[in-house]
This record gives sequence, C-alpha cells and structure tokens, in this order.
Amino acid sequence: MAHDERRLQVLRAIVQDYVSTNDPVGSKALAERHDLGVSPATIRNDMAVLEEQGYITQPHTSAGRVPTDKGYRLFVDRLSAVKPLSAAERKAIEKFLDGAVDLHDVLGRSVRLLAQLTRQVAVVQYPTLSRSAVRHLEVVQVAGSRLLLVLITDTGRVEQRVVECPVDVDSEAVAELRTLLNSAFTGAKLAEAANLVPDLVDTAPPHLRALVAAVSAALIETLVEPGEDRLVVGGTANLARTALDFPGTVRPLLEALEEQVVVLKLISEVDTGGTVVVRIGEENAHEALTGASVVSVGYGSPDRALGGLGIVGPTRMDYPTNMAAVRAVARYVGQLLAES
Amino acid sequence: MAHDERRLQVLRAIVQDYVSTNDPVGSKALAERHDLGVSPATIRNDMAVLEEQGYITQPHTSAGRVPTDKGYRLFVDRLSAVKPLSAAERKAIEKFLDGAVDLHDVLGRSVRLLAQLTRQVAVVQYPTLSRSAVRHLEVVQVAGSRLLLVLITDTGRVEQRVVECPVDVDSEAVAELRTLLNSAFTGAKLAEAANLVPDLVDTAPPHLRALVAAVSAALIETLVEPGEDRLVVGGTANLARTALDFPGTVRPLLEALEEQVVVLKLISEVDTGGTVVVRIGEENAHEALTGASVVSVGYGSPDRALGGLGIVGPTRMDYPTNMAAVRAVARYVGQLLAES
DNA sequence: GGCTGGCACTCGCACGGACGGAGTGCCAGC
DNA sequence: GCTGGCACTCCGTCCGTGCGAGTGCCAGCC
Repeated sequence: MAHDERRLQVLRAIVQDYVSTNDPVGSKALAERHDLGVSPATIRNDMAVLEEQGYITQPHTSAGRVPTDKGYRLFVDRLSAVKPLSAAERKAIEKFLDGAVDLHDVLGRSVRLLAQLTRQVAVVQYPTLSRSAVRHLEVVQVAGSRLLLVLITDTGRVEQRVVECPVDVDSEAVAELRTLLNSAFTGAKLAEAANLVPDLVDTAPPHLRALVAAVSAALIETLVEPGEDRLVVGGTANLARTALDFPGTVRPLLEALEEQVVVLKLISEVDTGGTVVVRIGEENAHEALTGASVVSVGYGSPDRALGGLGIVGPTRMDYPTNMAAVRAVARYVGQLLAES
Repeated sequence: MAHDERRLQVLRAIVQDYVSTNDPVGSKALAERHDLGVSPATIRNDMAVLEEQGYITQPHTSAGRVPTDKGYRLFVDRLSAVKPLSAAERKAIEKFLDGAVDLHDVLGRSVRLLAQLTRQVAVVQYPTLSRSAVRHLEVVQVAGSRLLLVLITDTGRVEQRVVECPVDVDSEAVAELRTLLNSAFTGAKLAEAANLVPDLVDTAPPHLRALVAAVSAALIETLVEPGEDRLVVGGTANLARTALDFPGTVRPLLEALEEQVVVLKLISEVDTGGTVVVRIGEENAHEALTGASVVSVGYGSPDRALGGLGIVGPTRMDYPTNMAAVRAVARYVGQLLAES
C-alpha cells in the first residue's frame, strides 16, 4: 500500500535527520527538508502511527520524535543501502594500511583507521588461535628448568609462554624437543592440536617423554584458554564527543572495553561470510552496551575466517556509512593477512 | 620561624582537604578539621600570604582556596611523606601479579592493578628494547622470498618482523641464516647490535651474504625505531569519574594516551634509580596534559633499568598514596622480570 | 477515504531577578 | 601577633515568566 510505503519514508527521514542534527525532529522540519509530497499535518498522522507501532518516541510531549531501537532496526534492515565509500576513502584505506610490517602493525593501523573513518570506538580482534595453524614452534631455555615456548601461527601471530619443567634440561634436549614439537605440530590446526599430544608423547624417546608431556600440556593450555583471544581497541577519544549527551554511559562503556571479554564475545559472534552484523541498543546483552550499537564483521576469506572487527558507538550513528567502512576495512585486512 | 612553619601546615591542610572533598576550602573549615591551634582569622592571614606567594588561589572572590600547581609541588616536595601501603594492599599486589605466565600477562596485570590501586589511568611501558639483550633469534620462512624474523629478548619480550628478501631462499639457507644470526647476536645488547652487523656480513659465506645483509638491516631497523617501544594503558574508565569536573579535558587526554608517543616520552624520562618522579600540571610539556599530573618511576634493578610505569590523573590527586602504589608495583614488576 | 490548513494546547527551556550562604578582608582590642 | 566582630562580595539556587516548537484534533476539500 502506498500508505505504508510513505510511512517508511517518514521513518527513514526521521532517522537520517536525527542522526545528522541530534535534535528530535518535528513534522514541519521533515516536510521542509525532504520532499515527501505531503503536508506536515499528514506527516503528523504518520508519526502518530509510527509511534504507536514503537518505531519512534518523543522525549517529552511537544518535542520532536526520536527513533527507538526498533526504529533503527527497521532502518538498518529495510531502509538503508550500504553507502559505497568514496574513491578518496578507498585510497586512504589502502595508503594507511600498506606500510604495515607485521601483524601487530596491521591490526594497530586498522583500528586507528576504522576509528578515524567512523569517528567511533573501533575494535579489532587478533586472528583467533583456534582457527589458525602452527607455522613454527620455538623453544628457548631461560634457566635450568624454565623454557620459553614461542608459537608462530600461519596468520603471523606470535604467542609466548613460560614453561616450568619438572627437571633441568640441557641444550641438547632443548634442540631435540624443538625438532619433535615442530614435526608433530607444524601445519596442524590449533583446534586439533590437542588430539596430537598423546601420540607425540608415546612416540617420543623415553628420556624426553616427561619433558614433551609437560611442554605439550602448557601449549594446549595456552591455546585452549579463550582469554588468549586478544583485542585491540582504539578511538576511545571519540567517546568523549558523544559522552556529552549521555554523561552516565561513558564510564561503563570504557569499563566494558577494558574488560575485553565482553566485547570479544560480541565481535566474535559474526557471520563467517562477509555479512555485516549490527546490534542495536537493547539487542546487546551486556548492560553497559545498552544504549550503544555494535557494527561488526568477520575478516578473512569465506573459507578461512580469522577473526572479527567492528565499532562501538551510540545507537544514534550513521549506520550506512559505518557499515561500509567496517566492511571495507575488514576486506582489506583479510587480503593483507592472506598474503602473509 | 614558627610563622613559616605554620603557613606550611596550612598549605598541607588545604591540599589534603581539597583532595578529599573536591571543594575549595575556607578558613573556617580548616580550623575545624585540623587542630592548628589558631583561629580562622589567623588562618585567613596565612592564606593571604600563601596566595600572594602563588601556592594557592581562589576560583572567585569569596570562595575557598585551591592549591595551584606550585602549591602541589611544594606539598609533594616538602610536606608529604610517601604513605606506606597497608599489609592488605601488599598482599593484593602479590596475589594479583603472581599468576602471570608471560611478559604480556605481567604487564597487563600490572596496569590493571595500578589503575585499581590509584583509581587513575595507569600506563606501563614494555621493557625498552635498546636496554635489552638478545636471547634468541628465530627465522621462519613465510613464502619464497619472505621471512618472518622473531626476536626474543632477555626480558621475555618477543618482537616480530616480516622481511622481504632480494631472492628466494631454500630451507637450508634459512637454517644456516638462523645459526649465523644467533651466534652473532645472542647475548648482545640491542643497543650495540648495529655495530656487529658489518663484521657479520663480512664473515658470512658468500652465498649468504646478501641474505644476511638484508635480514640484519631489517633487524636493526626494527630495533632502532623508537616507535617500537610499546605501552600498555589501563583504567581509562577512571577518567570518566574525574571528567565530570573538567568536561573539556578528557578528550585530549584520551587522544594523548592513544598517541602513545607523548606518554611514552613522559614515562621513559625517569630516574633509573627507584625515585618516583612527579610532574604536575604545567610542568608537563604537552598541551593535553596541562591540568594533569603524571606520577612515574622506572622498574628493573638499579644497574639494569628496563622501562617505566606510572599513572596519569588530575592534579588534584592523592599524591602520597599514589606515589606509594606506583613505587610498590614497580618494585614488584622489577622482581618478577628479573627472575625470568 | 485521505489529505490539508487552521487552531488551541502543552511543555520544556532560557532568561532574569531575588535570596541565602559561604568566605573574605579589614579593623579594633587584647 | 592573635582574635572576634563586621561589612562586603559574589556564587549558586530557586522561582516565575515568556517564548517557541511541536503536537493533536477538527472541519473542510479533493
């Protein structure tokens, strides 16, 4: 029906205006700024319906309307097309990310870039260990019975762990251990590494068996530990801008960002395809994120998801632009990491 | 003179009261809360002198007095004893830091601990590369002409760098390269590593010479780069609390914290002994930190400084307590890292 | 039936004056 | 050199008013 159609246009216009002005938007302003072809009075009727349906609300009687979470949801799902990035922006992404020398650098640049493009808080997850494979394992002796175990994954991620051995070891044993570990684990998916351990221990030369067992255990422990999934956060300064409107909300948000676990959960719950996921306000389970929206997407090739990245900001944000930025950065990061 | 003595007591009382109440403090309140043995009128005279000398100021006529940067400076230098930590706090530090499994973990825990103890923003610098020595170098082949170079320092720090080689290399060459690099660099101070390069290249077997040169160059480049001195930041949520009083200042501060370079400079300018350095307000060169104080100290043993750590907060902070916390954490971190 | 213009109404907000309280500076007396 | 008293200043708060934005409703028009 033409009716419903126009109502949706009105909702779209409200979202757009509210996002750009940060003022509750009234019927008159709407009629002026968008050619909806009808008078303010008609728009008022539509607004009344939209309000009844729960898409918009008024902060107080005789103020303009503001979208609700449900309104933003409808906007994102049906009323907005992902806005393509400008050529200049594409260029900037490329330029910004190209000089990166290692994984740390790539992710650091990505998070800064994303924060800058969207003017929101950006988060980038390190490539998940569980989906990575072992490229190399290195064992370095720290002291008599202390070994430093260094894991290098195929995504370029490097993890370290100190292992306390039951007995002192000599340098020869370390070398043997290194060879054994590498021949057993190199190329193996980390998720499956645990299965390889028993066999490895069994076939190890007797004098090394205890050592191999201890080190493998530490290795698996490090990897299984989900806390080891790291996160880079950037652009928190952008919070200060939005915080002026909602003084109370910034603190819990900062806390959640430092918590890491909370945000990690959000970011990692992404579709492994290239679909951008948007979670709006109350849709975020965690309390601190009520009132905030999360736009996230997985990076890596479809058959080889590596991790997630995204942004966190007020529900009142420019979804089309931000979704485009998030998607573009994820693509580029995925490409970069596929190369290495 | 008993005169001057009492004036200092008045200043101390003003600082203490202002820090704990956050209200400009008046002569009457001072006389009530501290037994200075004189009447408010006398205190007023002292305050007038202190104001003339620039140690305190009034926000507006007929308000109480507030310490100036100069006032805080005098307080820190002469009027406060570093407050020893409670047994419970010592215990907490120990408990908090003990479970750490690697360097990343140690520093992460330290920064959280420090933020929690002081309720301020905490920063911890990674052990400076230039003061570390090479424990091990690892070379892993990524693709035909791409090598991943991994550096492990004696402080447990692990740095990585992708090196693009002029030519393809085979696995045998990689092994030789690894041996060569390790025999040349292991145990060497990183600051002096550059000096070793010419000799290494000269004595390398001819067929490896180009390779060795390229890799060493990348290595040195990575290390010399001062940007490689990393920083862990925590407790930014504490900014939100103080930000209520000074709405405009939080944003530049967050930006500076993300900048890293700025803060790094401050934190690394510490005495290599155990002396806690306090920089108050205007004493901080950087603009964003005007209005903030930095309390920092180096960690590591006196003969082997590793890096710095500290806190950033409003000039109106509890210096004695915070100085004690910073010092205690630094000591403990130093011990932990000395062991590994 | 749906759109439109008009109109009365509601409410939040900004402005401005009055009030009270906290704190000071000064002065005379001890 | 300290103290109590006193007049003065100035900020923060409260309250009443006026204004403007925006709405809901209604009668009329296409």
